[in-house]
Amino acid sequence: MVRRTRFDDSDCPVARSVDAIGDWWSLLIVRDAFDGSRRFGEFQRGLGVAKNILAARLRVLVDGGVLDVVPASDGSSYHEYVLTPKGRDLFPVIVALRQWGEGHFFEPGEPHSEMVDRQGGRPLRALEVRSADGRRLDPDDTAVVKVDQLGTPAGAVPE
Amino acid sequence: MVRRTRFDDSDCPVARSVDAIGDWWSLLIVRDAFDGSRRFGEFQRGLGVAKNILAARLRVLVDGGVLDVVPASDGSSYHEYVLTPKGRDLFPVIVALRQWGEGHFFEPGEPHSEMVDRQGGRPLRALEVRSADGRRLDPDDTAVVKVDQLGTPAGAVPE
DNA sequence: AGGATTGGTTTCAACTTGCTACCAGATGGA
DNA sequence: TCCATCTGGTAGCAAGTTGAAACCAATCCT
Repeated sequence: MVRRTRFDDSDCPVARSVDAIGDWWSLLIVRDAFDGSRRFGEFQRGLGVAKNILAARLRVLVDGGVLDVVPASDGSSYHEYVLTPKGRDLFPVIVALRQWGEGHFFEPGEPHSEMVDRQGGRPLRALEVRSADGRRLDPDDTAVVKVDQLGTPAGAVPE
Repeated sequence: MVRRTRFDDSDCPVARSVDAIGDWWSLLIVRDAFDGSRRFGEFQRGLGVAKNILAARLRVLVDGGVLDVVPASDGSSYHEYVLTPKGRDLFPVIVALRQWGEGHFFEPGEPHSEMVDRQGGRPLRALEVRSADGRRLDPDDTAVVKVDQLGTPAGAVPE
């Protein structure tokens, strides 16, 4: 086998997510979808991606239940790609990547795009990982366990 | 040019993040690093990745400032890979992907790994995107603007 | 009707991926 | 000390993927 490795049967949800998205283009397509892009041409212009690549990625995202194909909203006989609820659930992923990038890849004053609260226009609060009872958690405060059947953790797992 | 497209000069932090991580293997390496892997062999066994691929990805992550090479903690003359502060800042990204995967890719009762609060062992609270003043935000409550110089948004941007 | 726009597919060369084999240095046991 | 093993890689190669450009069909505009 020389095909790119798949992770769709992994026990780890991170691996399955990564596998379902497919590649980075797909994530940028989702980013643009959150930002209002709906038409093939909009995605193509926004991303500068070759059309064959875009067509393939859109197909993967539609097959994966992230995007849905719906009749165009302008009355034409074309169609549009809109996020499904599953796709909209990627919102924290996009926000997390955005905040990481803002924090580490731009010089002070360097132009960049920023996500803001529509009501007031202020930047978002940084994402916080919290326990069920609301304490802020650092990586060291967490562990990964294997859940075998009915929600009863079976102990630490090397993943 | 037939080389894989780079995004490292994009205005969008999401694109730069995506570019810096490199590929999915890299993100799974980071996941394992959060989970305690430090040695080449640990990553290799944990991921089942070919050694040349792993070596290349580790190099990218080290060059990108996500991992650091340090002397082995067991006194041997080997070395270990540990997350830098920048790498640790990827924690919300991993958590976001994990929660998305948990929510959409496992049947009820299907075995999977789960991240829990070390103190008490309960699953984490779902990540929440919030405004600066603490309101929960949906995708529709946000907009992406272009910041040109000194923190003054210049209006909505098609990205 | 004629031209432009939309939304793709096809082709093909270059590049990347991943398996296997190989290798060099460090370690450990007899 | 000598040899086997472990660790951490590199080299070579086949197959798969990527992406630029060309092409194409259906739709829309006038």
